Formats: sequence, structure tokens, C-alpha cells
Amino acid sequence: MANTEADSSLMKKIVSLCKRRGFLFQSSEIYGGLNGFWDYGPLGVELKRNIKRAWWQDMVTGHDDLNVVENAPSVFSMTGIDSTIIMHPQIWKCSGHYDLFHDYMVDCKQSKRRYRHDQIVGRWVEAKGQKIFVTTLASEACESEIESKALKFFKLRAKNKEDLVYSSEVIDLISVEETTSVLAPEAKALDTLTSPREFNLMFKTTVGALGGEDDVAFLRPETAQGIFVNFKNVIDSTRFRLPLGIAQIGKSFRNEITPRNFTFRSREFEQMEIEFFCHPDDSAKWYSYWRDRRLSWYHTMGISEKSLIMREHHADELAHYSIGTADIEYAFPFLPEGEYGELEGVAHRGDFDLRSHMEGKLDEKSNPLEVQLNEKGKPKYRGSGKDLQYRDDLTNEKYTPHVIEPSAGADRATLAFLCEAYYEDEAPDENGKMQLRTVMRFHPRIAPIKAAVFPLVKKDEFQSKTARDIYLALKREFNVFYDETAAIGKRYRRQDEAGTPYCITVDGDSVTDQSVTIRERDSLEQIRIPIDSVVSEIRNRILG
RNA sequence: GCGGGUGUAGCUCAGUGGUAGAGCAUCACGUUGCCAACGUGAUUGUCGAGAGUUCGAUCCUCUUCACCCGCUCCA
Repeated sequence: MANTEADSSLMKKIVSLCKRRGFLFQSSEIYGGLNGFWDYGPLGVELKRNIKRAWWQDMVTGHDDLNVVENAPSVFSMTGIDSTIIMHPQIWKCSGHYDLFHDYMVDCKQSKRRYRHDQIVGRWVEAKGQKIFVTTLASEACESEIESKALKFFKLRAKNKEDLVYSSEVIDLISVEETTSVLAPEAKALDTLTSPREFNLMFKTTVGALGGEDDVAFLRPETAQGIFVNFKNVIDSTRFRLPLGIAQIGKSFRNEITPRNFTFRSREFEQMEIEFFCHPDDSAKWYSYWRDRRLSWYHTMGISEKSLIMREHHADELAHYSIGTADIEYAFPFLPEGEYGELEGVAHRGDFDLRSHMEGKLDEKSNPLEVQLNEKGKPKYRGSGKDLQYRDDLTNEKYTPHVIEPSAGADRATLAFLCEAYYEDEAPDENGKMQLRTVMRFHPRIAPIKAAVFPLVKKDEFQSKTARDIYLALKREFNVFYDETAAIGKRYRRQDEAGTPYCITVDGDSVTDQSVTIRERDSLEQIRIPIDSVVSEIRNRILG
């Protein structure tokens, strides 16, 4: 389905507003920019920090660990850590990222397709005096695919398939050196594949000033592993019992092949992750608890129900050790109608991660899970050898916890909130004529500026002084803005674009009635409140 | 990575082989005073970057970077 004109122009307007008002800038812009990197401006940094703060408050510090919270299977605890971006390289080998992120890719010059080198298989086949290597993508049906491709290449009919003389079984393309005889999976001519090129999806760096190849380290591609490798530290240094969630907010880095769609797919991005450790017997209940809780969090923060979906992965997409994985997806305006982009993944990870860090990297395909071995029969990647099991001091049961992982993108959430907030309506000007109004309808909790304070008339000493006093009083608790320039209507509109939920105006009556007007962004409603109740009024409105 | 498009003031865009303009925005003054008001004036540009052709390039050529769209990829 094609992207609609309207959606595409909506995204353009949002991108333009972000630049114009200081939400987002392209990184290194004065040098021409850098693909896949974005900076937050004065309004953007407040918005993103508010989102992260709201998440941390709602998930960690504000969590009620004394009572069974709504829909939860039991009482549970939440805490947080902040681990480093660069960690021991072995962590990424045991987590599976090292293998997954080091693919060799080949491009087909004819079909313009790109393949993972290790996924292409083929057979040597000879006919009409020519010997070629016919390839296809590895699958159960690859033998018959190879046959039909070979017939087509040699222009033979199916009944003449005896004319094809095979000189090998199905083997990996990796083992083939004579590339000139290779027929690529979707090519009609020979020798159309480029030589394999390494795709380093993890950013490589070097630890130590003289570091050579032995000192290679990686910028983390996810924050989760910092939690797994600190699980024992957290348990040992605190009196937390399971079930326990450990949260972390931080930057991660992935060398995306194609950064696209504004900040949606960035190479440097920030994650808000929870690893929730629980007893294996309860993991299914906790999985569905977190899935539903995380979806409703976005709703309470102002994302409408219709623009958010929960997509459960099908059983055949899941690793066998996982009970489920669900993506929380948002209808971003840059996507075609009916398509959604991932905001957060909630995954049941079983005991895969903790066991991999204990025993050595497990083979995801093994069932039950076993350590992946190399050609010599030794562990492919050695684990830490440390015991990361949990002992329940009430039952004395010792077990490796199962993990539920709600992993949210802070930048993706910020982008979703920006898109969701963007709204155009009409408001009357002073002549009663309807004018287009652009307003960012952020939830008050995440709005970059909570309130703006204006004197109606700049030159009125009382108004100006009172407005400044209110401004300074509010500033002790909130990010607020003072403006005395231009006409009052223009000041309101400026704040509408910044998404400021409340504007407070001191006017000519204020001196006699000691009251000011508070104007609400979305409804345009104005009410008068006493000057000495402004701070508490704003506080109540923002905290709900 | 491939194909197509775009790149000119803070934003939206016009424009020309002779070193640039509009609207909006911003600022000042005056007037007004509760929803982008009006008047007067002012500020703003390595014309994405580099190289070439030319007496002279924002314009033509090549290279490069970034953004958008489609494919590809998506742990």
C-alpha cells in the first residue's frame, strides 16, 4: 500500500516544526550532517528527559512494592542500575550479539538483492558441457529449487532433467572459491555476486591507548546485558527477593544498514529496559502482566488507543525457550496506512541469558538448551563460570530465574509522542476570523514547558512585576517560560507550538482582585484563579 | 547497497552564467490590549561540501555528504 500524500506531508510538518522550534536537529549539521545521528534541542531535551523520568518514576521509584498492584500475579520489587556502554567483549559473544552482528553479506549486481553469505547454498551441476554452481537460499526445498533453476539456466525441459549431472551435494556458498561459475539465487547470468563483505553491526572501539586487535571492544548494542551481568551484584548487595525487576536507561549503538525515518532508526539511541527476574513456574503470568502493563503505560501518557497496537509474535517466530514476545507498535505517520513501527518489545527470555553468562553461550536452536560447541567439541564462547542462580531464602529453593524483558526505545517513544501531539485546529483571531493553529498536545507530565507567564501589558509595572514573581515562584518546581513581547494572542500561539499546557496572564484587573487568568492549551478555556494559588493549581493539574 | 527526487535566510519556497529575493519568523519603536492585529524600520545567506569548465558558477560538468520516496536489510 502506498504512503498517502497526507501522511507524508504530515511527517514533513512534524520534522519541520522539530527543527524550527528546537526539538530535534540533525547531528553535526554544520558539517553536512551524519547519517543516523540526531541531536535534541532545548525543547527536545526537556521532552525526552520528561519521558525518561516518567518511565523511571512509574516503573522503578514509584512502584508499590508493599501491595499486589493491579493485575500483578504477586507483590514484586523494582530497582535500577546504570552500567557502562563498553563492557567485556566476552559479554557480546555469550549474548549472541557477536555472531548475529557479524554477518558477511553479498550483493547481487544483477538482481540488486543482498544476501547473508552463510544463507546461500548450492550444488555443482553440469550440462551442455558447462559446469556451474547453482545457488538458492537455504531451506528444506532448496534441492528442488536448485534443479528448476538449473533447468532454466540450461534451457532444458523438466523431462530432460537427467541431462543435469550433479557433482556435489548441497553445500554452502562459503566453501566455493570459483565465483565466476556461481549463479546467484535470483540472477540469470553467472558471476553477479560481490565478494563477501563484513557487516559490523556493533560499533568497534579499542580499549587502551596502544590497543591492537586484542584490545577490541564494542559499544553496547543493548543495555540489557549490563543488567544480566550485574544480576548477582544486585541480589548480593541488597535484600531484594524475587520477583525483582532491574531497570536501566542508557545509550546503545547499532550500525544500522539503512538509518531511516527521522530518529526512528538511529545508530545511536537510548533504551529504557527492564529485566524482570522471576520463578520459572510463574514466568508466563509475568509475561502477560508486563505486556499489558507496558501497553497501558503509553495510553496513560497520552497515546490514543487507535494508534497503538500490540503485535504478538507467532509461535514460529519465537525461540522455543520463549513463551512469547510482543511488540508494542505505533502508527507513525511516515509508515503506510495500517502499518506500525516498534516502540517496545516485551520478550519472555526464559533462562537463556543468565545461563549463557554462567555456562557459555547456549545454542538457541537446542532443546533443551545446551552450550553451543565449536568444531573441537569445546564451548564456542566460554561463560563467566560464576553461579548466577538465585536461592530463595524462604523456601531454600535454588534455581535460575526466568526473565521477562520489556525493552523500550526512548527516542522512538519521544518520536511517537511528538507525532501523537502534533495537531492543527482553528482558533478565532481578534476579528473572529478562524485561523490555523498548530498545537503540540503533550500530556502535561511530558510537556517541555509546563506553564508560561505573561503580563497582558508590558509597560504596566504591576502586571510586569506580578508576572515575574509568579514566574520565579513556579521556576522552583517546574520548567516555565516568561514572555512579555508581542501581542497576547501571538504569545499563546508560540506556547501552543511548544506544547505548553498552561498560560498564566496577569491583566489590569489583577491589581484589584489579586487574580490571574489561566488558559488551557487544548480547550482554550480560561478561568481566573487567585495569584497565591497559582503554584498549587499548576502542580495539581500536572500531577493530575 | 541499488534506483528516483531534493538541498537557496531560522521556516516554507521563488530565481538567474554577471556574487540573490518573497512570505512567515526574529528584533526595535509607535499604537492596541485575552487568542498569529496594524504601521515604520532593522537583522539574517560559505545558494549542502569539494573539484572542474569559464573572464566570471548558486546556475553547466564530475565527485561527495545529507534528507525524502521505493527496493534491500532489520539482531
